[in-house]
Amino acid sequence: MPELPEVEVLVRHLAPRLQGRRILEATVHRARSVRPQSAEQMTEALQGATLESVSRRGKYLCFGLRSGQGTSLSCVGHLGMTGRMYLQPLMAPLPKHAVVTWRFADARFVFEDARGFGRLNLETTPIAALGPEPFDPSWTPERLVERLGNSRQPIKVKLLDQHLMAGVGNIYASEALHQAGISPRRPSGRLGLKDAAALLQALQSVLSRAIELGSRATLDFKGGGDGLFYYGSSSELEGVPVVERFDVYDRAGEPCRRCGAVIRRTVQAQRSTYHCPQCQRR
DNA sequence: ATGGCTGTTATCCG
DNA sequence: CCGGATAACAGCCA
Repeated sequence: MPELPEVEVLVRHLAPRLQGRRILEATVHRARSVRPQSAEQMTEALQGATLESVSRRGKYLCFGLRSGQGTSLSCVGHLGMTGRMYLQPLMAPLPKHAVVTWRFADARFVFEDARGFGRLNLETTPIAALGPEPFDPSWTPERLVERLGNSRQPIKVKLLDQHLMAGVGNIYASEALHQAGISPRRPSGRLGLKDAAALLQALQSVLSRAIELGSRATLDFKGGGDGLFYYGSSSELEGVPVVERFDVYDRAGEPCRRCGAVIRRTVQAQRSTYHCPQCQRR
């Protein structure tokens, strides 16, 4: 579930619930998911710390804390493919794949992750080299073309590169290229200013729509459902059927909503790409 | 039930 | 530097 929009919705959910809370006890249940050093170091550092801020950078969640001794700490989390974060009652049983938990006076914060691709870092190095946010006002068609340089990598694959732009993942890369009318196989360096303008516009449109949709939904942060987002099993969000959230993603064999051509699934860099062969010609 | 698929990214190699 | 392949892993679905 976790590309930029899902992380943004989660951060908006967590921030008011975590801010000001003091961690009475931090527990690392899965040491392999914790960086940069030992589980003991993390639990010791976070013990007694107070949450001051929760924000997002790309697909990362950033926790600003103040230790018991008054020094400031930064914690950076990534959900990987299956990570989830939520608060639950103190008495509730821990999930099978708990990674880290923070006990507060009246609730417990849980980071769980079945596949274990997620991480919790006790410093900010993971976000140091990220590219600009998709909504960064400094993005212009000229800048995008410049950053793409003369790369021959297909644009779909390049959009997944977090050094170019932070937060775009497999779903929204396909969705944005479809909206922009650009073939996922186009070499990045061959996009013109017109393509770049359309792509920036499409990225912002697709991402902001997903944030809006997620913000209106009744979220089920503990999961279940189809595993996509935190949308749980509800089949409708404000009248929008869940299956219609995407125009091309996971719609192979179905008709393009714009032109009716059959959506195709291809594989690029070992990941599924979906596109309309009619609207997105090479 | 077995095999193929899944939202990510760090790292290694040529 | 660039780009491709792989590994890390559990669950779901046909």
